[in-house]
Amino acid sequence: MTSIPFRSGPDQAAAAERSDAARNRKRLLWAAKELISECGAGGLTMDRLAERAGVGKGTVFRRFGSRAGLMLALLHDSEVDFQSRFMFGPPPLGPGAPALERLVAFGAGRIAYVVEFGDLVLAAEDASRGRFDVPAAALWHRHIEVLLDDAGFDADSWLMAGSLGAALDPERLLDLVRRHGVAPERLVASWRDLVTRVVRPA
Amino acid sequence: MTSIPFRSGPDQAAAAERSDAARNRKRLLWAAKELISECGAGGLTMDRLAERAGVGKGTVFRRFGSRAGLMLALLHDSEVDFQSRFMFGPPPLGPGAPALERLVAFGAGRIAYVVEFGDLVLAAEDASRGRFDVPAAALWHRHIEVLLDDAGFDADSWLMAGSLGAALDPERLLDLVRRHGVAPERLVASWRDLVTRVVRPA
DNA sequence: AGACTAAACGGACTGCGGTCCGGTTATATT
DNA sequence: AATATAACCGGACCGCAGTCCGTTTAGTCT
Repeated sequence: MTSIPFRSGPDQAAAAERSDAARNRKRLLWAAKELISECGAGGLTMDRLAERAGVGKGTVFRRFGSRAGLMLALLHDSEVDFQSRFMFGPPPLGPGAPALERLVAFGAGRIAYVVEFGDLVLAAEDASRGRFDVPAAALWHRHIEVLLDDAGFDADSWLMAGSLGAALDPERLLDLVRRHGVAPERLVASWRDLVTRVVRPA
Repeated sequence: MTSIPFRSGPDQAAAAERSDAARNRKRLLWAAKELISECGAGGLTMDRLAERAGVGKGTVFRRFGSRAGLMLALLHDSEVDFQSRFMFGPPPLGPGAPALERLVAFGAGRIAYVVEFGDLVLAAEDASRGRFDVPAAALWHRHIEVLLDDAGFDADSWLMAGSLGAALDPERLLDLVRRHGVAPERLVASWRDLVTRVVRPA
């Protein structure tokens, strides 16, 4: 699936990670979840995490590279789940439904995902240089592009996929939901409207 | 125009700012431009700025509130210029042209603006909690919304305006131009395509 | 078992944005 | 001119993400 720089399957790690490293990774992820459920994602600092997990700060950064990397690791499981649902799961999200319906379902799924994991998603995007490095982002982009093509879109589908993806930007979605009290269903309706118009033949 | 928390007209400041404050603001803005032209926007730190301007660090934050506020102040003139062009200037950007053409022109203008002031715009968006506080953002949003209505858009024009605005997100635009080598004209073409499809009657 | 090595460890350190508060100074008032 | 006061000034200080490097240790080879 998406290639992540560090092992993350809870069991598979196999022949490449020392036992103390594995033990510390577990401790760190556990402590991170604990801290987040206590203080929210914003209350998780790298120092506190290191202390709580009983490891040195250097170890935290060795494992996850950055705060954003840690958040990505915490999201990894649900991320993979969502990915496999829209790539291999049942229609209309997965293959088998008309492209337009899949596009609508994709947006709806993404909106639900962002609403559910709010702060984590936000924190994961910080990765200094760009939220376009998030490996999953390339996948979504490509997915939208392919669906556009399938739906008979006849212009620059690569750029259009990016524009549509921007409408699903987590920061925007969460701002609408949290600060403007917009109901997620209304977001889904607007997304449906958007993609329908974009795909609709001249 | 957009209400900015600190005085910024080079002359008008009038009856509310002590002379030493005015002098220091000038020094700071001057030093900021100097530093940016030497080291780029990324090389401007608040400490360096304070030192270069010969003032204390506290003064910098008193004047501009944050790094993002400083960047906003640096952009203020060109921002106001752009705003008055699309609000009062000649068509197709200003009033007088059909709504769809104005929408296209607005996107083109914004793209050109972002490409020109790249790093500054990026730095101005950092404002910790959200890039939706930037006073100008509300104006663009409203502008797009009104143009959508004028063009006969018959659905949730407020949310649609936000979705379209997201396609003009500076971080995205600059990533496309700088890291993917996309020509600005291609961005404009894609924007035209997007708004045309969105506005096009069923 | 003993020695070797590459990997992992930990915590002091840096540079950053941002805050705080005691001292200073411009301006209005009498 | 003397006084009062509100605004301003400066730089020590804080918490943060991220780096560096000397030390320890797990896994391997003989």
